[in-house]
Amino acid sequence: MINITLPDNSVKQVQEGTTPLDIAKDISEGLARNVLAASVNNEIWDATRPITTDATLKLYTWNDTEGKAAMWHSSAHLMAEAVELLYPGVKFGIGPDIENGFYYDIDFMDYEISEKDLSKIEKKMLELAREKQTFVREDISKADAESYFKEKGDEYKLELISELEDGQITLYKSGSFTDLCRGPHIPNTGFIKAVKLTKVAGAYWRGDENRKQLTRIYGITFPKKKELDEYLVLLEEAKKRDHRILGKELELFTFSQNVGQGLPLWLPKGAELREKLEQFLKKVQKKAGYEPVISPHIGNVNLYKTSGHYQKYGEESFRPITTPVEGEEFFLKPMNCPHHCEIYASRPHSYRELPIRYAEFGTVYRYEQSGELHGLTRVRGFTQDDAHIFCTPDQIKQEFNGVIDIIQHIFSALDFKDVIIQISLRDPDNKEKYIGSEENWEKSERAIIEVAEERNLDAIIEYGEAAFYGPKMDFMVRDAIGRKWQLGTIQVDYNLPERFDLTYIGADNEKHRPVMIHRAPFGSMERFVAVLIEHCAGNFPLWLTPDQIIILPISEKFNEYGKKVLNSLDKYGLRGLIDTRSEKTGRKIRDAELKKVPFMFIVGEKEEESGTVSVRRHGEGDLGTFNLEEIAAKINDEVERLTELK
RNA sequence: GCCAAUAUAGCUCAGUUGGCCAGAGCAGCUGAUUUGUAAUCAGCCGGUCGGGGGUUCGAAUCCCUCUAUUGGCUCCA
Repeated sequence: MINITLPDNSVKQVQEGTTPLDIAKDISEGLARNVLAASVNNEIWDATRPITTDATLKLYTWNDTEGKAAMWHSSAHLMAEAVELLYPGVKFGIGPDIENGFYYDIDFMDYEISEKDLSKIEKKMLELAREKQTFVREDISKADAESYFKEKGDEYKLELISELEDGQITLYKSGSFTDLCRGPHIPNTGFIKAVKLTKVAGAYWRGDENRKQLTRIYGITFPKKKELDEYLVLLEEAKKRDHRILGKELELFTFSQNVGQGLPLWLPKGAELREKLEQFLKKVQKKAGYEPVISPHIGNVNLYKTSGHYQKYGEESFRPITTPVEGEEFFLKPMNCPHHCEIYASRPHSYRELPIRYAEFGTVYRYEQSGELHGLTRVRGFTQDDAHIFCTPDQIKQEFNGVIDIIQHIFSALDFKDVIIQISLRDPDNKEKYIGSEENWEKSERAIIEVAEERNLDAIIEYGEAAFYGPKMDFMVRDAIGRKWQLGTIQVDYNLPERFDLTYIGADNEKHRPVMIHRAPFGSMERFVAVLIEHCAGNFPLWLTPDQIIILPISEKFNEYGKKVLNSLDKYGLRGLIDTRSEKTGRKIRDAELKKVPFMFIVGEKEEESGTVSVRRHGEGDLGTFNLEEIAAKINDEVERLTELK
């Protein structure tokens, strides 16, 4: 007999070899019907795998991420089985579960696969699922595993096996499909009641673009058909928040083939929104001791040779611009830092001046591969809300903290709650990839980690994600369909001050090397606006929205009074527009609602007589009648409340 | 850049297996209407069917190619 400890700390005595599923049955039939996986002594475990020692046991259902993972991982196997039956001879790469579903990378050999083929595979999967195939786990020696896949002719699995240790290799067999797999899996395929294969994509084997590109099929499955339908509705809803769609509807930005791909054109309303954001940050930065600077859009090639960017990115940049007579070479500015270094170097500095903080909304141009461009989030020309802080090594932490204050202020003013903070450090196995001394890297990496700890930031650490010149801390926010985008960033840089030979005179009257901190709280105006649009579904906060108020005269007779009201908005620091069309009020309201204008001022006979406006709030409805001063104060209060420093 | 898909009016989309002047709704313009809290009516304008090449008696429709876009992969100073 063995003792099984359950999450409520109760202990069950069971026969050795009892499975988690048996224990679930013992608790209740209902639970047993829903158990997808388990963990035994914190090791993830098949529900059908016997337990042989005393253990703590957790049971996972569809409501647990572990349960979903087992479901989706098993679905990947099911898809592989279906694919193998439909396309005999294909070879398999890897097929894991992911955040929302699963994928499998498959070498389809001579078969050509497109999205048209997916429904056929889905159908086969459901057919196989109904057979309630069990997943059978088998421990296997490395030699046996190798001979199995050698015979099958699957070189991808062989490569994976070659990296595994003998004694740790398991296979899972379900139906006619056997896969190299660590598990766990759901008890049988019958749990999979609804299947949606979502996309076909190319994916390089092992993520290496020099290796073969396999065909990746993404999919998602559910234990109930209804849940799939709900998921699809959710996706449809999310698509409506897409910044590319809203950007068009709200006339914020556009692209033109004539201008070029990845080069956004800001329309008047988009420009207004962007300007409001810039003003907001400028105000915050002024308070925080930043000084504005301005640098040109191109820089001599030597500038980038000095900075090291030429060596690293020269080949993958927009081609240089040359002067006709002298033959000088210029690059479109891909970042502002070298320019700011030159500004710093324009005169000597005393330690008493530090930290010096140069800020610039600097437009930069980077050659991004065509397939990577994406709306406003990934473009070839964009404006960074850049600043470079030159300080002493002792000031790093304090400055880092100051920047985090700004970033957190912005995120809270815009109600960004689910912010992912990532600290990017060197790849410890590949240190020669980075410019700068071991000692400096050590120091800066430690400084970032300390700041994160002291501020209690819930940060994840990623090794190998650092920039080539220094470690960084990034702030990421998800878009409407869950993709992560980096917004704010703070990067320590010991390298550029070295390369530009920047110095300051210390208290000891000796020259010292300042440290540089790159930082951009928005990241880029383009990407930030994109994420902001998706975050608020186009319903911008009152202080940011291009038009705060739309005046709707009941009929043309009241256009004059409406215009008078419009003109007096300026007096209260409010902005708006008027709808003078010869339309019915219902129509004007509908259009204003669709344009997401926060306030509608409806004016007719009553209002003109009493010098008031009837106020309707977007998404809320009629608020009643106000005189202008009253409602303006109300609106301004709200603006104040939304932007005040916390 | 790679894999897959898409491209028809300013926008959203129809256009059956290739077959007369390529359609609709919205937007725009003109006129009528003078409107009280989510769509007033009528008329008009608007398209080298992404560009180029080919197959065919005939191409929006089939093929090739280029461009752009979308979903991934790789990349992201």
